[in-house]
Parts: sequence; C-alpha cells; structure tokens
Amino acid sequence: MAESIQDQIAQLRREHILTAAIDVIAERGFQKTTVKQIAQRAGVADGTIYNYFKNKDDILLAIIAQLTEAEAREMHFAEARQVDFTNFLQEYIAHRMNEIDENFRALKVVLSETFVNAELGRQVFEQIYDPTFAIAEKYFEALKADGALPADTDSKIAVRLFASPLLGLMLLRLMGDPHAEANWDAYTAAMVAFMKQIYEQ
Amino acid sequence: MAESIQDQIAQLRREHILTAAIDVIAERGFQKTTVKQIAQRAGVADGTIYNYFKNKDDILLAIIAQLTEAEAREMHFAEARQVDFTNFLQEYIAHRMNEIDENFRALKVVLSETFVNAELGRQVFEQIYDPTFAIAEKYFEALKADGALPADTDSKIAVRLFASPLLGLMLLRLMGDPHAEANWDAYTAAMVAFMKQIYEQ
Amino acid sequence: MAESIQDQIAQLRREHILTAAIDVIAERGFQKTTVKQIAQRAGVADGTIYNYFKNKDDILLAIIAQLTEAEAREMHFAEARQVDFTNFLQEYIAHRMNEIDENFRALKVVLSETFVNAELGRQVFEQIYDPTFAIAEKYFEALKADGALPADTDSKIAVRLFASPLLGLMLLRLMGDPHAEANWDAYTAAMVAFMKQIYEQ
Amino acid sequence: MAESIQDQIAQLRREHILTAAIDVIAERGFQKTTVKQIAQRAGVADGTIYNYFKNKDDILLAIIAQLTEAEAREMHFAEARQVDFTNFLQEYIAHRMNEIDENFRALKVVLSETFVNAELGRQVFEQIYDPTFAIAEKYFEALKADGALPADTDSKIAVRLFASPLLGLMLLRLMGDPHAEANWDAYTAAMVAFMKQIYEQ
DNA sequence: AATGAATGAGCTTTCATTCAT
DNA sequence: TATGAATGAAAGCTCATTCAT
Repeated sequence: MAESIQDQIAQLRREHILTAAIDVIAERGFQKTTVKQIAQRAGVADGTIYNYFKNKDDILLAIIAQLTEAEAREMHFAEARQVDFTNFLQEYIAHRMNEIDENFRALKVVLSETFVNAELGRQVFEQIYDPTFAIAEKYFEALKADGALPADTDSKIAVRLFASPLLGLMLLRLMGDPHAEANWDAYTAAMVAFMKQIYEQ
Repeated sequence: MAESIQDQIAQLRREHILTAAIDVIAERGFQKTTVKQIAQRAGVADGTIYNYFKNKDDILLAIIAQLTEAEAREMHFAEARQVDFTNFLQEYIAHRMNEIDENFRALKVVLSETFVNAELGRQVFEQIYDPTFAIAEKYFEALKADGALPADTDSKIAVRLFASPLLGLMLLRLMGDPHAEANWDAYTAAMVAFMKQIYEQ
Repeated sequence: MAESIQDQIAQLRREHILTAAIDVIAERGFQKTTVKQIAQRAGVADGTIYNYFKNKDDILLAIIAQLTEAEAREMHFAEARQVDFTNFLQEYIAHRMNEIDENFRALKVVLSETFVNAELGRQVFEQIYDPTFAIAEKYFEALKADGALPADTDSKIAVRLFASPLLGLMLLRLMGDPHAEANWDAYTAAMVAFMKQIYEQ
Repeated sequence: MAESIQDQIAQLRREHILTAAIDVIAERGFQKTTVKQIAQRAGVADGTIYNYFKNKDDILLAIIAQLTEAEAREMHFAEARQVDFTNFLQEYIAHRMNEIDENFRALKVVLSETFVNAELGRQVFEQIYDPTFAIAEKYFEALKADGALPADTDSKIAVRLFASPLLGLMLLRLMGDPHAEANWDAYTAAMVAFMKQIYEQ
C-alpha cells in the first residue's frame, strides 16, 4: 500500500518491459528471441532488462505469473456464477473466449514453451491447470449428486471433455487459423450454441 | 521406382536419423536440441547428419512431411467412409485418436514450433491444415444441401467446432496432462459418445 | 595545513571506503571484486565511490600509497637504528614481521596484482622496492668499506639475500600456510636467531 | 601406451594451447586475459579452446597440474640425494633455482591467482605445498634424531625457514626485480654459499 | 554530496556448419 | 560416405561508469 513513487515507477517500467517481451517473444518464440531484441522493443539498453528480471528465464516466469492471475480472475468469475446455471454457460464461455482473446500472445508464448520444457510445464500445471480442473471436478461431482449428470459419469473425463471444445478453438487460433482470428466473436456465439446443445439437452 | 540398393540404404539411414531426431527433440524442444545430440542419439557423427539433411531446419521440415503423410492417410480414411455415416463418427474419431497417440512426439515438436515460427506455420497450414478443413467444409456443405444441417449453418465455423473437441483433448495431452495420457482409450470412447450426442441427436 | 572540517570529513570517508575496499578485495582479488561489493561493504552507494576515487584502478593505487607510507616508516625506523648494530637485526626483523602482520591484507592485494600488471609493478618498484633496496645497498657498501663484509661481496646480491628469508616467510603466509599464520610470533623469534647465525657469526 | 596418432596429435595441440595460455596469462593475469587472447596467441579460433579445455578455469587447473608434475620431479630428485648430504645443498638449490627459472611464467600465473582464490589456494596447498613440506619435515626430524640439529628445534618452523630464502628470491623475481632476473645464475651460486654458511657451519 | 538506475562494451560459452582426412 | 576437429558468429550476462534526481 505504502509504495513509494520510486517503487511505482519501477513497477511501471517492469510492466513496460514485460509487455514488450510478450510482444516480441510471441512473434519469434522464447528461445529464438534475444534479450537484445526485447530491450530494443522496450526501448532500453540490454543491461536494463537485468535490473528488472534476474535472467531471461525469469521473464518467462513473469509471463506465466500474469496468466496465473488472469486464470485466478477467471475461476473467481466462474465460482461467482455457479448458482445460476441457466446463463452460466453463456456468460462463462463468453468470458473465457474474451480472456483468450486478450491474453492471446502470452498464451502463445507460454504454451509453446510448456510443450518442450518439462520444468516449466510442471509449474504451469501446478499453478494454472490443476487448480482450475480440481474446482471443475468438484462442480461436476455436485451435478452428479443432484442427478443432473448420470451417476456413472467419470468426472475427470467429463471435465476435460467439457473444456475440450474451447481449448480446441484456442489451439486453432494459436496455430494461426485466420478465420478463427477474424471471427472470434462469431465463434463465441457458435460455441455457446454448441455447448448448450450438449449440456442443456 | 527402380531404386538402387544404395538409395534404399540411404533412405533407411535417413529415417533412422529422423526417428532419433523426433525422439530427442520431443524431450527438449527443437531450439534447445543440438545437432550433436541428434547425432549421438542416432549413433552417427555430427557431419553425417548433413549428408541427409540440408541443415537443422530441414529436419523440422522432414518431421512435418511425415505428419503430412499421416494426415493424408487420415483424410483418405475419412473420405472412404463418408457414405456410411452411422459408423463414421465412431470409426473416424477412434482412428484419429489413435493417430494422435502414435504421432504424439512429432506433433509436440511441430506444434510447439508452429506457434512461434511464422514461416513454419504457413507450411503446416498449407500442407496439413487447409486441405483437411477444405474437404471437411465441402462435406458439411453437402450435409446442408441434404437438409441434415440447418441451411443457415456457417460451414467454416461448423467444421472448426466439429474439430475442436478432439483438438482440445490433444492439447491437454500436449500440455502434459497425465490423466489424458494414461486413459487415452477411455477418452476415445467418451469422445465418441460426446460427439454422437451432438451430431446424431 | 588549514584543512576545513569538510576536508577532514571527506578524508575520513575516503579512508573508510579504502578500508572496506582492502577488506573485500583481499577476500576475492581485485579483478573479481566489483565496485558494487566495495560500496556495499563501505555502506555507501556505488556512485559515491567515484566521489573519492577516480575509478576502480585508483583504489588499487591508493592501497599502494598506503603501503608506501608504511614502507617509508619502516625505512625511517631502519635508518634510525643503523648506528646501533648489535640490536639492529633483532629490532628490525621484529618490526618488519609486525608490519607484515598488520598490513597483511593490503600486501596480498597489491602483490597479487603486481605480479601480473606491468604498469602497477613499475609503480610498486619505483615507490617501494627501489628506494628500500637502494638504501640497503648503500649500507652494505659501508659495511664493506668498514671491512665487516668481504671486499668481493656483490652488494646488490647480498642485499637481496639478506631480504630473502623474510620475503620467503611472507610468501608462505600469502600462500595461505596456516602454520605461518598461526605462529607468526614464533617465526619472528626463529627468524631473528636464523639471521643472527648468519650475520653475527 | 597404445595411443592412436589422433590422440597424440590432440595431446600436442592441447599442450600448444596451454603454452600459449601460460604466455599470455603471465603477461596480463588470469582474470584480465580473455579466452580470445589465448586463442589468438595459440593461433586457433575461440571455440577450439573448448575442444581441449572444459572452460577457462580448466586452463588454470591444467597449469597447476603442470607445476604439480614439476614439483613431483623435484621431490624425487631431493629424495634420491638425501643420503649424500655434503653435496645435497649445492645440487638441490641449483636444481630448484633452475626449476623456478624454467617454470617461471607458470609460477607467476598460479601464485598470483592462489593469493586471491581460496578454492584454488586449497588445491595448490594439497597438491604441491603440503606433500613437499611433509617430506621435508620428516627429513628434519631424522636430522634431529641424528643430533645434527638441536633437540629443541621445531621442525615445522625449521623447514619453513630453510625454504624461505629460496622462496624470497623467487618472490623478488616474481615482483619483477630485473637484477634477480638478469643474474639468476649468480644468485644460485650466492644462495648456495649463503645456505652452506648456515647449515654446514 | 549522495544516490542508484541506466548504459553498453565486452566477457565466456555454445553450436550450426564446413571440410580435410 | 562417414568422421569429428575447427570455426566464428552470436548468445546471455556482468559491471565500471555516468548522471539526473
């Protein structure tokens, strides 16, 4: 709370560098992006980067941290709407599609690295993936108890199937499908219809 | 056609190196894997790699070519079964899930790079993505003409929504979800049921 | 002479920084010690160092200057006792051993750099080494004239041989011999006996 | 024994690089010498250095290893002559002075670093210093038992005093005394006389 | 006078590629 | 054709120094 002006300026500078880093890394990938390129994009000297990040990997961790926060907000949003199931799907999907849209470049960076960096994958798993799915599983278990889902439903699988269409659409965008990128809003609407068809008979 | 023994031996050696390359690249990512590591895994000298591949990038292109072939077989499989719609979904999904399972490491390598390498993305798009979706779109148009789909259906979107659950599940595995990896067959069955619910009322 | 309070404070601050510098440089060597480390040990900001020293090398020169002063006192001490030869050896050796003990860390810093920095070596030579040996040579020449030393004695060599046991012992300590460090006083006594055996028949 | 031609060539190349390294490091010190400078002196590319040495520090360790071997030869020489005490001093001192002369640049490099690198100091201590002094102490203990030395002699101190004139002379050369460098043979003779005066009454 | 963030030159090290054997 | 030593460009990172505050 009692942050000095200095600290606030430093915080802003750090965010400025991080934004530049996400920008340029999303274009070329983390490994192929040089610290010099990040510095140039941010308009600072190479060495300045190291005043705000311990090393190059630390930049990646900061991007993950940003996504973790976004995901935390998303989970909070989902939980707040659990009681009202009628509009839940619509709102939640729209919200998440929007979140994907807004964090798109960061998602690209992190996912791409996650695939090939086991240690990073573990972190993403623990910080983002696992908590989200754990909550969703509990929710599906409750639905089973209420009789809204068949008693023999495997919640772990059901949750992943539930998530899969959205993830798949995200993957299409990540792979560079121009149609998905250009008509993201249309996809949001179609996805809502698609999901309602399944989950609301 | 009239391949000499020499050519066949060379072809085998090339495939041997490529298999080793997929192996080791899947573990560490393309950028972080060195040509020396590939050579060691293949049991040859560094320089030998360059007798079979123009350069390091060429190895990645060869992995893509391998996936392109797999995808061509997949498309062939799908086309062969288009007439028989009742069992199409079941067979097609099972086939594709199996294909993902078998080419998993190659998919991991290529997708990860595709995200962040525009030139590579373009190639994957032209060689794999576009042809597949173009055919699927035609098929959906035919369904519309038959009245099996509403006349106002946007085929482009419908096709992508159709593909999305499978792609989403693949993404979960790529991200390292152990449950998806360990129970891939169960997911195949669940996916079939999931899709039938949508597409066969 | 008429130093202002300001100047005296500045002088104290400079000495404070220099002491901190000797401390930390003795631990890690001049090249591997950063200006930041010196500043931290002294409890000041990096930039403050440059208010008292032109640059990093200047700190080394200041350490040498400190040793030069110590050596000047040593020479003064020796000259004052030249007339009284009986106790000269004992007193002089004890005095010098003590001086080595007290300036140990500065000696370590300077010698280590002197070995491999030609320009620095030249300065140490001109400021410390040469004057000391020049005076000693004169003294040995006088002893030759008095007949206390054989007429064919090479004074330059004799002086260096005279100095060598003490320098050798110092080298042992610099190299980190724990026995020499722990029993420095015993070595002083032994050295006196050793030298008397040679120079007083 | 059964070394291939390849291995021998590699060994020669390694020695060539090491010689170049000692040369240039002796001029500028280990820390201030860049790998590029070593490579240039050796007439190879920067990267080639790393085919023969793990990293820059490894070059320093190789220099120490070379000195360790020289010291082992020296100890062997001394032991072989222990029985014949009359000429021992003369021969041993001459031998050692010569050894110092021949390994001069390597000594300079290693000593300079030893002063300021605790870990390196420990290695030099264990590999060179300690074994030499341990043997010498045993020898002095034997002399005490024979009555050649007073019974109350502290062998540890006596050994170090015995070594000190030679070490001191070496230090003078290391500090760059031109007289010591130019007349090293004369110093050898003088040192023999000096030592005989002490140890042979 | 004191501060410490910003700078960028220069370091060590890696590694794709070549080429003499 | 296979080898692997040699190459040198280019990477991540450090740190002496400056200068606006």
